[in-house]
Amino acid sequence: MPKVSPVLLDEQLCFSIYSASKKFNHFYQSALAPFGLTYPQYIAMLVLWEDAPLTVHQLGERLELDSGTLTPLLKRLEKQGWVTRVRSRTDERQVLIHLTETAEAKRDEVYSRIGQCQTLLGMTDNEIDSMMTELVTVKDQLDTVSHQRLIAKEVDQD
Amino acid sequence: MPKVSPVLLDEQLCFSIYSASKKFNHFYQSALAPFGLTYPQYIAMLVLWEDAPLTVHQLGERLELDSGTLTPLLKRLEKQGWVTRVRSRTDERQVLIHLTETAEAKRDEVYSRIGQCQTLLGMTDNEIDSMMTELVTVKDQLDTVSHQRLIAKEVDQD
DNA sequence: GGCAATTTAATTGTATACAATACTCTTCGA
DNA sequence: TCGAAGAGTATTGTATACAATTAAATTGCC
Repeated sequence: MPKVSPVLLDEQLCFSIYSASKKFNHFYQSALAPFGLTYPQYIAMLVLWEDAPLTVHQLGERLELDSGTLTPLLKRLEKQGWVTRVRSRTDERQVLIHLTETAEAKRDEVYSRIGQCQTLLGMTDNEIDSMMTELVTVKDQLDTVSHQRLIAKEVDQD
Repeated sequence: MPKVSPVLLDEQLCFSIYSASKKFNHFYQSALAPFGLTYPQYIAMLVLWEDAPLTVHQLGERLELDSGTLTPLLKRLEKQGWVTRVRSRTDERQVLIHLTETAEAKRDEVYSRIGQCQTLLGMTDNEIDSMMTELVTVKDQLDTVSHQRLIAKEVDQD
């Protein structure tokens, strides 16, 4: 083993992001407590408010979640009266997620609550845009290298 | 309800961070597959390589995780031979997490693998520093407003 | 038309997360 | 020193995540 540098937790970008992600979840989850929505349920509702009805697969593409996560999540949203899950007639494999009238009716209340959260965060649109742009770069790079990783293994000894 | 702006998923910083966090987890988890470490197990090992032995509480402070998460995680690390869990003699409430010799021996291999991952990511130290600084600002703000949220509720109508 | 390959959801199994609770041990004040 | 308060860990219950598998439906290809 050649000389290696120590890896310190506090210098890891991954941990910074992991930690920020958890804090955001708690923040929105408690902001949305009056509606009884968890964070993943909330982002599912965001997509549905934009585009319902959607199939489980389409929703999963937007949220980057698979049916293993979404099926139980959507069953909970259904039980709580936000959505309905109906087999498509034209393609019996698909399940269409529709919004209930209750969900439509509560949309603006949730939008308004989120607007308040964004205000509390106190970031300008420019700051948010710039941060999201950087994050996209990182994510793209992660997608790219995830495919190259096996090659990297072969240059293990440098 | 006053006029509200739509909330679009793709404009949410929280989702960008949530998504990036998941990608980082997968990236490191597959990079560390030869060692059999999950991402949370890996960051726990990072802290222990810096500072072992630590109590569950001390480890939790560094990782921002509680005993509900750490106890089972540490039991798995113990079963896989990375750590030992021993009740402190001076304070029977505490459990000290020690590294095994195997863990000490594998440290540099893991450090090296992570070094390769950082190289693959292709970011300069400055880029990483700057991004982490921005993230600290966001996290601090989230910590601050999490305490003020109840007050915010009272200015609901603006 | 008939069947293999593909697509879509659901299921299973493992591993986080975290709130809430329980339990044990320690500390601290009367 | 005795008991209440507090600290540290484990447990319980709920909700994600995701790999891998299953099952049903559709599509393609002959």
